[in-house]
Amino acid sequence: MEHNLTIYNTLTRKKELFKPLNEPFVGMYVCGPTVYGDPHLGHARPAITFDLVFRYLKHLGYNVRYVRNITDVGHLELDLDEGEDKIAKKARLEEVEPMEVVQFYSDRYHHFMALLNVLQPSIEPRASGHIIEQIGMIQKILNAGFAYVQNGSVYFDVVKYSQSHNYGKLSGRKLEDLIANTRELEGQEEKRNPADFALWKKAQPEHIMRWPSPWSDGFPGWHLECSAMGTKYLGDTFDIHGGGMDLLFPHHECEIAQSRIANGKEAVKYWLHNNMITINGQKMGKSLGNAVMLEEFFSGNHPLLEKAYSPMTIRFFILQAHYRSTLDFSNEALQGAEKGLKRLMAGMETLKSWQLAVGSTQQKDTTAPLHHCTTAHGSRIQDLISSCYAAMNDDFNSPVVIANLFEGVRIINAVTEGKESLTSDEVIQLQHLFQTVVTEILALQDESSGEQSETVDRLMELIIGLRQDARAKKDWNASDRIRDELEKLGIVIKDTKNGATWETKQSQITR
RNA sequence: GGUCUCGUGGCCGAGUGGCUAGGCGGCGGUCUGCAAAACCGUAUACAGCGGUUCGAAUCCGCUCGAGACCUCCA
Repeated sequence: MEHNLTIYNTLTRKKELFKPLNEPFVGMYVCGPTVYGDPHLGHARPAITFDLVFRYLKHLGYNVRYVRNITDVGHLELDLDEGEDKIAKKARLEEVEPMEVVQFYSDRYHHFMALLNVLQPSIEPRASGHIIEQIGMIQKILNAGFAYVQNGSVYFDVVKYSQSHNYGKLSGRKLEDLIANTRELEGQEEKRNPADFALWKKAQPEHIMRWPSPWSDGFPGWHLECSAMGTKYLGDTFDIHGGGMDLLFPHHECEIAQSRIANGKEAVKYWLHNNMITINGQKMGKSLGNAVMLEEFFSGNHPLLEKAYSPMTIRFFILQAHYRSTLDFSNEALQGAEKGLKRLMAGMETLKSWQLAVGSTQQKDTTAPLHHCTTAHGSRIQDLISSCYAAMNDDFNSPVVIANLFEGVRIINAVTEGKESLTSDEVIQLQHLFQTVVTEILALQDESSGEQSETVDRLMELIIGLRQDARAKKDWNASDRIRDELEKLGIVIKDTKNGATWETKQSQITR
C-alpha cells in the first residue's frame, strides 16, 4: 500500500508510520457503548472518529475488519451510592428483563449512529454472547499463574505481572504510585493488592445478570470482554485498538496485561484514543449529569440548546476538531458549524452542477460561465489534493482537510463569478476531490434537499411563479405578502440573480 | 495528594523556531424594489514573567488558570 499515513500511538506517545501486520488486511477494535442509556454527544465522538479511520483505511485500499463491541454486562455505575451492575440496576428500575433494556438501547444507538452517517462495524459482538470465551481466557490466565480465586471471584495479580512486565506503560503510571494512591473502597478486602482487578465476580443474590462458571455463578470483569472478543475476531495480535481517553486507565491497561498473559504476546500494535467533548470546560458524561442526548440535539429539546441541530451539523462539528483535542460544546460553536457546513455543501452543489455542463453536448446557458482554459494556475487544484491527503496522513487531521476544502469552495465561487477560471481537467479533479473527501471519507451528506414531497415542490414552484409575476408588475404588496406569509409557515424565499429559491426553516426552529 | 494534558483573536478550532490555517460572528462591499439569502474583501491572537536564539506564539524554566485519569465498588 502506497501511502504516508502516520498515526499517533498512545503507547509510544508519538506518530508512527502505519504498517499493518498482514497487509492488505487491517484489524481494528474499538470500545463501543454500554447500552444502559440513550446515546449522548460523547458517544458520537469515538463513533465518528473511528468511522473516519475506518473509511480512510478503506479508501487507501486496506481490507479492514472493524470490530466494535456492545457492552451489555458488567459495567458499573460508579456514582451510585451502592455500586451495582449498570444494566441490572436499570432493569430493576424499569421492571423489565435486562436483555430488554440492552435491546432497546442497542437499537437506539444504532438508530442515532445511522443518522450521523456512521458505518456499521464489520462485527459488533456483545459481551453477553461471549461468556464462554471470557471464561476460557480467565482459565488461561489462572493456568499461567497470574490470577487467583477468592470466594468465587477471580482477580488478576497485577503485582506479580509487573515483576516481569510493565504494567502502566500505556497510561504512563507506576505501580508503586498506583498502590500508594489507591482510594479506600469497600469490598476490596478480597484482593491481595488494591491494584489487582477482577476477571470474574461472584454474583450476589439480588444480582440478576449471572452466568455459571468454574468459580461461581457470576459475571465477567469489565476489562475482559474486549480482550476476549478482540482475540476471537482479530487474533492474538491485531493492528489498531481505539477508544476514548477516559478508557486509557484502567481499562486498556488491564486489557494489555490480560492479553499478554493469556495469549503470550502483545495484543495491539497501535493504540488510538479520542479526546473528550467538554461542556463549560468539563467533560461531558452521563455520570456527571451534564450530557446532552443526541435525540435532544436533533429535536432542540434541552435547556442548554437554543435550537435543534441536525446530525450532519454534529458530525461536521466533531470533524472540525482534531480527534485528540478536547472539543468544547456551545450553541455559538454549533451554529458556526451549521453555517460552515452549509457553505461547504453549497459549494459542492455548484461544483456538481458543472458536471452536467462538462458532460453535456449542449453548452450550458449563460448561468454557467466557467472553465476557460488557462495555464496560470495549473497546479492549484493538484496542490489542494496533495494538502488534503497530507492532512489525512498526518494522524487523520480532518480540520486541516476541511480548511483545504473551504479553499476549494472559494475557488468554486470565484469561478462562478467569473473572477477565476479552471481548465476542464481541473474541474474534474476538483469534483473527484470533493466526491472522495466530502462524501466518502468525511461522509458529510447534504441534508437540505429531498425531504419534501413532489407535490410540495410543484406548489412552491407555482407560488414562486405567481410572486415572480407580481414582481414583474412591480406589485410589491402582493410580492411581499407572499414572502411574509410563507415565512410564517416556516418557508424562506431567497431571491437570487437567477430567480427565487426556497427552503424550510427547520434549521431555525426554536423551542 | 499522585500522574498527565492543555491555555491561540468575540466564539469554535488548526499549526508551528522565520512563510495567510479554516469556519462562525463583526466590519466594509457586490447583488436587490426593500429585506433576507448568497458571494467577495477585511481587522483582531498566540495566559503572564524570565531564559535560549540572528529570530519564539512555537524550545526551556517558573507563575497563574483550566481539564482528564487515579481500579470491581454490588
